Amino acid sequence: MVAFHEAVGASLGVTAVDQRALAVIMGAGSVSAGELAREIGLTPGAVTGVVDRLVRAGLARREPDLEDRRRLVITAVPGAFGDTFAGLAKAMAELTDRYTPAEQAVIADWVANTIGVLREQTRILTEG
Amino acid sequence: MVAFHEAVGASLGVTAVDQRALAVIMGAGSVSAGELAREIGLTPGAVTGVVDRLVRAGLARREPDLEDRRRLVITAVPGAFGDTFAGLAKAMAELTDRYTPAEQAVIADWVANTIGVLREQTRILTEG
DNA sequence: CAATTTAGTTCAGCATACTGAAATATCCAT
DNA sequence: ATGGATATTTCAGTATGCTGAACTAAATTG
Repeated sequence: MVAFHEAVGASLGVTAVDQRALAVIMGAGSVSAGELAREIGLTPGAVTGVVDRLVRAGLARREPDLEDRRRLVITAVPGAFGDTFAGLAKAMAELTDRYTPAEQAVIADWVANTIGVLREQTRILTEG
Repeated sequence: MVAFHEAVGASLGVTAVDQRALAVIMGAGSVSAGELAREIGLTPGAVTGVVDRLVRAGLARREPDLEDRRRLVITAVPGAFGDTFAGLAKAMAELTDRYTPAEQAVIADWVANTIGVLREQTRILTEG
């Protein structure tokens, strides 16, 4: 999985950090540069570069915030992520089809729990 | 998962590439520096740095090859990996226990297949 | 046993991305 | 209105890790 992400990054010209930033953006719908900086643990200066690379790769958009014109609204470009991961999505869909609905439910449950475990363990490593 | 690996790397002072190298070493049992270079796609010069960092982190050992004294035998330090991932291993074991043996079989099958899909997609991205 | 090949390290040069600080623009409180 | 706070960018300095080439040591070939 890590190797796959590195390959994606290399082919798009974005770093691992950039991809995590994109995940944050997609998870939140949209974020400001400052929020993104706090979320991924970088300085505001570095976030400019992160967003630059995501925009250059066609994965994100930088738009002015109409309510607070100091801010940016950073959003993911709909579909761009899907295009990049189209091969993976297709292969995974085919894989999913091989399982019964009951089995799919078990797998989905396990995946959700595993994500929780990884989040928690990451937190422990990072903070403690 | 990518975030977790980055956190592990940061706490041990090794890069993502180093961790992939360690996976190669553990998978093969032991490798020479040249084999490692080919496997992870780096020049021999860069591999010296990779192995330096893994050794410094206590994750790998560099030993002379008794049969060909130009070569190195690079091995993983037994247990070092386990120690680092002990928290994750424990949490994942607890998670696994929540499922019946039949469910565990389904999950294991899915995980194995998913690894295959990721390998294949990584190959496509890297080569094609 | 000399010449060539192979394994790994070292080192200079280069590219990349981060930090911290200064600059700019905008908002908000008085 | 005006002064201070906030959001983002820019830029110089720094750190890191890679490549490619030169170097050392050891194996292999003729």
